[in-house]
Amino acid sequence: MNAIEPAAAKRRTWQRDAVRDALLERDGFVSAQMLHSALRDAGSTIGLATVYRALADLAADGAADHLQHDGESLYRACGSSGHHHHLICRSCGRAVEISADAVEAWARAVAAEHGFRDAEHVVDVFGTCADCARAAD
Amino acid sequence: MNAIEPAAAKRRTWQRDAVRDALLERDGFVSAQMLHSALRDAGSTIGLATVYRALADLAADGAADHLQHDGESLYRACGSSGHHHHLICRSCGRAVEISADAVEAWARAVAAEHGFRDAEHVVDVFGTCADCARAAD
DNA sequence: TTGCAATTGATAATCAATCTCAATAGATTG
DNA sequence: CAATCTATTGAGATTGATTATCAATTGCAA
Repeated sequence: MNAIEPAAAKRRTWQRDAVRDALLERDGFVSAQMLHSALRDAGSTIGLATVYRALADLAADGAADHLQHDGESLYRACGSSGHHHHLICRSCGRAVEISADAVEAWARAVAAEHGFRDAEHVVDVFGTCADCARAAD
Repeated sequence: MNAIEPAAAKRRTWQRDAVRDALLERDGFVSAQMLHSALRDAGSTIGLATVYRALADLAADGAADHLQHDGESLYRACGSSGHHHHLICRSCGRAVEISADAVEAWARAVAAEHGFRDAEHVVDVFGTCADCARAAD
């Protein structure tokens, strides 16, 4: 009856579960390719396209964070469900969730000041974490 | 004598000038591909690889801003030379340069707090500018 | 169990970006 | 001005990530 929302009947498959689980096992951002080869190495026969689809769905459902760096999309299981940002190690991919109300307010204010609507913001900090910095010396 | 800095003797070519000029003519972010086809349409015989190289050089010299969105690199002639961020219209690409010392300080503090070194940050706000919002109604 | 549409996955296609390398053309020197 | 040296160019090949295709598979509801 509802032509606008076709109910989006999502089916549960072991593939989707595998992707979600694999994502939960890590505490840093990973690319679809990395996740795919990790799953393959673990014996799974899951296809690459399926990993891409599953990750896109998780991100759309808010169950995963998504960001782009250096030409590739990175995903991470989303811990705190609210809006937040990340401090990411450029070497090992480990990420720390950070929230900053001040930044949110600033972004909103700047957009409003210039007459922009529906503002979204991209705020991420990349650096080298203490462990990786030590390892590099 | 300086083995670290080989003087980087940059030559001046009409191609580099063309890219710089084309970039200056716009007031929003453009991709290398867009700039290349615009130049071609205007009669230039410049090659795509050259546009990529010129843009990378401009960005490295601080003469252009660079950001990534939706899998492609976007460039813009840089007005103010210092570090700053952008408020970008997702519809027409127009960009407003914004600077916020508070955000810089916050990013530095967050990185330091978690033991991260060499922090860089990505801070951009996307929205729909007043003109585009009006046009969409 | 049956039927059907959502899902999968191997592979082809796409798209941005980079690399290769021979030809070209700034800059410098005589 | 001419010769020389080498950075730069550009057409096309290549890489790498992501998406599209489509026949075979498989949840799931009746």
